[in-house]
Amino acid sequence: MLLRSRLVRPLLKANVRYAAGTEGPNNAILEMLKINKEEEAQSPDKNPYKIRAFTSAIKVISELDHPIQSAIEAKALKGVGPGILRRIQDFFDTSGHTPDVLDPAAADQLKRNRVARAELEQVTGIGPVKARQLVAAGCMTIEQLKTPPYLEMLTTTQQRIGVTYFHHLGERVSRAEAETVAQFIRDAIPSKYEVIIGGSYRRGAATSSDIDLIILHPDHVHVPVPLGTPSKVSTVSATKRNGALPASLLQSEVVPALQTRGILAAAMSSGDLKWQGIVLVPEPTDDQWGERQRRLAAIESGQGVYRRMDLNLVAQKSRGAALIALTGDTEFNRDVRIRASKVGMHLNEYGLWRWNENSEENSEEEGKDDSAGFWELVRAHTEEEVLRELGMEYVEPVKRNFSLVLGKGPARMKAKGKKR
DNA sequence: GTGACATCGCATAATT
DNA sequence: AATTATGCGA
DNA sequence: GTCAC
Repeated sequence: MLLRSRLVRPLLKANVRYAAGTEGPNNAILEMLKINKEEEAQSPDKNPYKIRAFTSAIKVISELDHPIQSAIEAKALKGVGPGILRRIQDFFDTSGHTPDVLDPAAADQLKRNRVARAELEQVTGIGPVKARQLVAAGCMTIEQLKTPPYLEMLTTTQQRIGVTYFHHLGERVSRAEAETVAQFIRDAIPSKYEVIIGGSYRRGAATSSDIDLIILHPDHVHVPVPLGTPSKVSTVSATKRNGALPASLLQSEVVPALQTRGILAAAMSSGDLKWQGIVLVPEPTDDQWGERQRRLAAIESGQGVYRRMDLNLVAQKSRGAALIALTGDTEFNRDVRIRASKVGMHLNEYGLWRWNENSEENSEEEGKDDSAGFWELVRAHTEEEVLRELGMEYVEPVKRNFSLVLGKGPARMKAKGKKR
């Protein structure tokens, strides 16, 4: 009897007693901040950076695993400054909200939950939100993730694949593996395609977390123009703004060819410009690639070496900008893009853009059209062009490993990227 | 105190 | 059904 | 609104 009840209700109920229908220990505060954020978002003269600041504070507080005891405690978090402090202070004062006090046992449980969340977040597709849900439901290890009822909580294909291939994805990708895959793909698709290995491989790393491929074809010429204005470039994705275009070469030719050849093990996402998923690293046999049937059978049974791979279809015109964006590293990209915005331009993976104001007359003639100008592509074809336009000397890919340099130096601890 | 704040693709959930 | 927001990754 | 300077 006692044994049975323990099996059915494992020890965790005590720590998931946050108010029903909520998911975190600071839900009341978060709701309050979300209202503040929404007010700013609705304001006619809204400050996008202020909205972002609210978002950032909400995020960092939502990741806390315990109730905030005092406004001062929150102030210590990165992203919480005087403004949020004041709001939390007011909230405590006016709402009569009294934070729960933790006893040692509860504190211990919270610590275990924190460890569990960190473990679950190692699975690609599981971030802070999903990890919290899982731990709240009682899932404490990746092993448990593979069993009901937790497996059913993994709703996205990305999460399912992340669990299935977790062991493989923990392995680093060697340069040889990246080269093998890239060469196989070159052999599998028409010779008009050009395949470049980007990412940390191109920066000279001995091993990488994934295989990042840049694919060019003379017939793929689509270069989307940024939406919005310099002060607020829209984040609407290209798929939205493009509406219905003919299926891209990636979807009509590249992906099908690779499927046929039996190296695509699973697709996490697959669009007109980008494919993300798992590749089976093919084994060269003598001077030829092994049997396609053998690979398909291997994928079926989970045998072989699997790695994360990204395919990016890029227009020739965007080659330079795309190489910069897809080579990284993150800190280098941030630095270059900041330089662009400092001189009133916009850099994305499609190119370096300049904003042209419409003249008064133009605006008048357009009638009620309040669009104040248009984006003009300045440079994009080569990395050197783009960097030169920004007043920079060319930087060898191998010298773009800013994260390492800045990581151990003073200041500049801004990186909010993930460990993976 | 003041100037600067990365950008985007895709999948899914939520909302209208 | 269509649009918008969120989550996540890079 | 927050942070680095």
